[in-house]
Amino acid sequence: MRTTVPGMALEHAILVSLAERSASGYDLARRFDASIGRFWKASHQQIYKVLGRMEAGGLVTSEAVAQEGRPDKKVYSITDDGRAELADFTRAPTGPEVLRSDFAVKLRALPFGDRDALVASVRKRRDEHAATLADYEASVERFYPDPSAIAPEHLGAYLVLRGGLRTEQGGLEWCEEILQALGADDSARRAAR
Amino acid sequence: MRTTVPGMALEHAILVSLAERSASGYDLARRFDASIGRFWKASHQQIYKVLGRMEAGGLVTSEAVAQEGRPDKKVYSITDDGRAELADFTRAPTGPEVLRSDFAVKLRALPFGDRDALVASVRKRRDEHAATLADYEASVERFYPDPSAIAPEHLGAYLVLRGGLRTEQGGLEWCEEILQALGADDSARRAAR
DNA sequence: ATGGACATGTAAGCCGTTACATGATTTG
DNA sequence: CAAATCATGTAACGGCTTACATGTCCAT
Repeated sequence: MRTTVPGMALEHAILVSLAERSASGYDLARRFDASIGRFWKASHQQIYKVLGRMEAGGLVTSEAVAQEGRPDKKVYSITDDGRAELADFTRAPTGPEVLRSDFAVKLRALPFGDRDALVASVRKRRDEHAATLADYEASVERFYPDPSAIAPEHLGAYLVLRGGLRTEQGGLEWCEEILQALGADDSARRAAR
Repeated sequence: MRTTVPGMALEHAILVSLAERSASGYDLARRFDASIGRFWKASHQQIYKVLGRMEAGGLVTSEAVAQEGRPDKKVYSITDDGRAELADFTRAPTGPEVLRSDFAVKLRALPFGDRDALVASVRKRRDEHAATLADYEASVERFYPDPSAIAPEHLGAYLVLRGGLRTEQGGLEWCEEILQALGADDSARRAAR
């Protein structure tokens, strides 16, 4: 059986999105900015290219839709073949996730680099994690106020959001640990005054 | 100023590795399997290609070393230009990390896929996280038995290891949450008997 | 003799980013 | 009148993977 390799899943991410609702390439790009973009990024260029390939492969079909006061759009829908491919995907073993962290490389470069600049990077990253975390928490509050009563069709999306939340929380705590180890946390600053 | 884009950092990962110790391409590939490979993967093919480009750019130099009973090797060392580039890298702002998780796509595909297969995937992933976590914990015990007394030149490596540890811990807990939400955790299985 | 570790590469092709290109409509 | 939003693409380039290619030494 074919193993799912990271980097090949853009098609599957699009299939999931279209299985939830038909959409144009433009719509998909915006969805990838918002909900699915929490764990997957894709530019519109890439999406158009992949959609073309997928249509040729019979996984999706498109229909031109005229609009008033706006350009026409091509609305893509998932086909039965696409649904079958998606089901196959969930059955394929997941390969190991490839980690690629510029941040970790930078940390590792600490003895050869600029310590103050690194501290500034870590602070910025900490703040970004905090902001994203707050955003995710707001989403949970808004969309899943009662986690014990989530409809089965929303469970996957909820669990992904929970994963994002955990990732941000973990990243935030890591940054705080780093700042403390570098003697650059806020308590150290207060003591230095 | 140039922003550090994920996907361009293989050069910097190699520079860090060579700054710590000169090595052949083969050595680097093995290092990437072991220590640095905790947060960065690279194949030997890719490494040879990048080393060639870096040598042309003056970031590294190579010296052929004859060995007895083994093929000759080309040992690469970092140059002053390479060290300057590495320092610049630590000063460059870090771009947002791109998340690409096949696993999250699969989770999100839950309503359109095979639930049992997904549960099996999650269990496998949970076990992998547990194994990697144990490995990292052993490394901490072995190399940093006293975290309050870490030499400054090892601090970056230690903090990266801590990050890996946190990531694995977080991934493990997420898997457990997923299994529980799917009614597939061990307590549910016991209750079902 | 078979396979694994050591050692270094080339070639083909996909994936993805950046830059470029076009054109209408709405908002400030 | 400039900018943002809507809408869809092409072209060039670089990163990375997979497959292919070669050759030695050592252990079983």
